[in-house]
Amino acid sequence: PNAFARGLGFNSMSTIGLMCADVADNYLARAVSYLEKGLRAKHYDSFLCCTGRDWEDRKQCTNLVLSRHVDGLILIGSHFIDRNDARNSYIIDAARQVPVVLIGGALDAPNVYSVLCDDQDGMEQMTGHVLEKGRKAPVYVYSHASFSGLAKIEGFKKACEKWNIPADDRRLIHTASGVDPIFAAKQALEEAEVPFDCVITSEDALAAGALKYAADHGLTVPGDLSVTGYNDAEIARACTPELTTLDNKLQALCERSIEVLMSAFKGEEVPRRTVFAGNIIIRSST
Amino acid sequence: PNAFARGLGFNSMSTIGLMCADVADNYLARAVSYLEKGLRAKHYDSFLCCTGRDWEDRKQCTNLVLSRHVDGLILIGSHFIDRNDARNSYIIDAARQVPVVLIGGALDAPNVYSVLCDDQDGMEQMTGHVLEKGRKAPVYVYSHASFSGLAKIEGFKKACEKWNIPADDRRLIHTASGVDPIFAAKQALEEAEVPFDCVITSEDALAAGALKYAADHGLTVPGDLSVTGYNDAEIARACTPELTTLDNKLQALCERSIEVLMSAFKGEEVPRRTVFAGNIIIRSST
DNA sequence: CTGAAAGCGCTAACAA
DNA sequence: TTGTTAGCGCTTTCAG
Repeated sequence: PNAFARGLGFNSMSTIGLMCADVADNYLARAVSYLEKGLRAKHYDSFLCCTGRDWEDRKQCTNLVLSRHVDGLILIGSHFIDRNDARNSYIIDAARQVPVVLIGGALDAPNVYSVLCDDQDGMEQMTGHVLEKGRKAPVYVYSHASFSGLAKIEGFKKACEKWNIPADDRRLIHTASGVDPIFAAKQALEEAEVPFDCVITSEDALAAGALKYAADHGLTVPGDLSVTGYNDAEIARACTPELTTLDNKLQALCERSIEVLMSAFKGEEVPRRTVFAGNIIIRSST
Repeated sequence: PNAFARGLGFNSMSTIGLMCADVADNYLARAVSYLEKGLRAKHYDSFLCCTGRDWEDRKQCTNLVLSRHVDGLILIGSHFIDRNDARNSYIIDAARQVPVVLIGGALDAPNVYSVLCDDQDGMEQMTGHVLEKGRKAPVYVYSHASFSGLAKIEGFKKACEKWNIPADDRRLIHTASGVDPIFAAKQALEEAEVPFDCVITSEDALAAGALKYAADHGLTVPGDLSVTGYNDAEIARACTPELTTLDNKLQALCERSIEVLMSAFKGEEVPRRTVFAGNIIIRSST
């Protein structure tokens, strides 16, 4: 049976477009892995497209995948959502053709379904966990000011406020992006403009960089410095000490995304937004 | 322009099947990332299929992808090649339909092109590097006895022979597979049947496990114990101390694979086998 | 219950 | 040059 002829007749080849910034990123790769497996179990094939982080490229890739007549689109990672609302119209346009599922980000539009983890709450909990132990001078290290990136910053700020840490934007340290995150985090901490006794990060690899910084300066972790990661990637367990991190339920997000998509195909009523709660995993870096 | 109709007419949708055991594996994910990007630059789309490591699944996935009428197949990772030659016939069959490129493994058959790194030589160099520094009791930790896995074992053995280390199969430590490699390596070393002063591994994550073992037993690295990784993955720089490892030129392999595939499409003469040499990266674990 | 034909949307060959 | 048509291979519908 010729797949193209079937495709032509049905106007479908049972294919889902999987888009992410870069599958070399361990977090995104795990998502792709869960999704591909889950989709295959439902007899859908996966079209992979790594878009990079630029808006222009995201948009162009989306149209390219759409031109292949996929049956649905899964956008992995909140960087697909731009702060500038006008720049999200490519997603809304795409949703006019096929259902679009957003993992990790949220956008309210017809035929767009968001499945995400409450990162603001997660980061607030994480920061609280460290401050509760008596730390007084936290810094927050992040690499991307994406949708979830901003939520995490908010969570960090809220926890600081709660623990009477005076607001100070110098506590928010933005690393260089596009380079090795481990190195970038280390470098950014070298150039910090405020003293600090704990480093909260938006991502495990950045936390690994903070451990390097500590080692270089003869600081013990968690004695002199507390460090926290985020995502519970493999690197969190590879580090010494192993990182306290946040499990943001990636597998659940992915499985849910597939269910949402399948329901959308059937024309069933589907919630626009599904939010999971993260889970702190306490290891030995705090 | 309707992609399916074009596909039907041309009997091609400019699509390449990318197969790997699991894209959550950082090494394979990097390869997928390079390949997807490179293929897109040549106006080919990527069909991703994670097969797992079982023979039955590998075979079934290959046929599934083939049934989608891809224009070519790239099999990433030497585990696609079985020691039992009869079990490789699914690749030979696939190559009757479309060109097949093997990354990391090798198989001599019509329309099958192998692009790989000389892992035997790489591992021999790596082991030699450690023995040269005066270590006397090496162990080799590995998780898969795949095509490249066996080559690496050979390299390890050859180096041992050269440095007059008596052959002893107890030096070859096979970890549990299917579980967290960091934990598996640590566990396997706990149960080692011979004393050792250096740990050579087939993969960076296993080396990370060896570092955990050392930390647990109060051994300093590289003072009491030397440890080496393989692949130069992100985890090699996340570890403390950072791992001496082997860069097996993944990007070059991937770029070459694409060139080979494009040449095969054009009907040009293409070398059956392209072998690159790896490159030791000395860091602070040796 | 079996068999023939229309149509899916595009491309390439051929006719005007 | 521009316009028309056959054919790609399957599915579904309708007629026998």
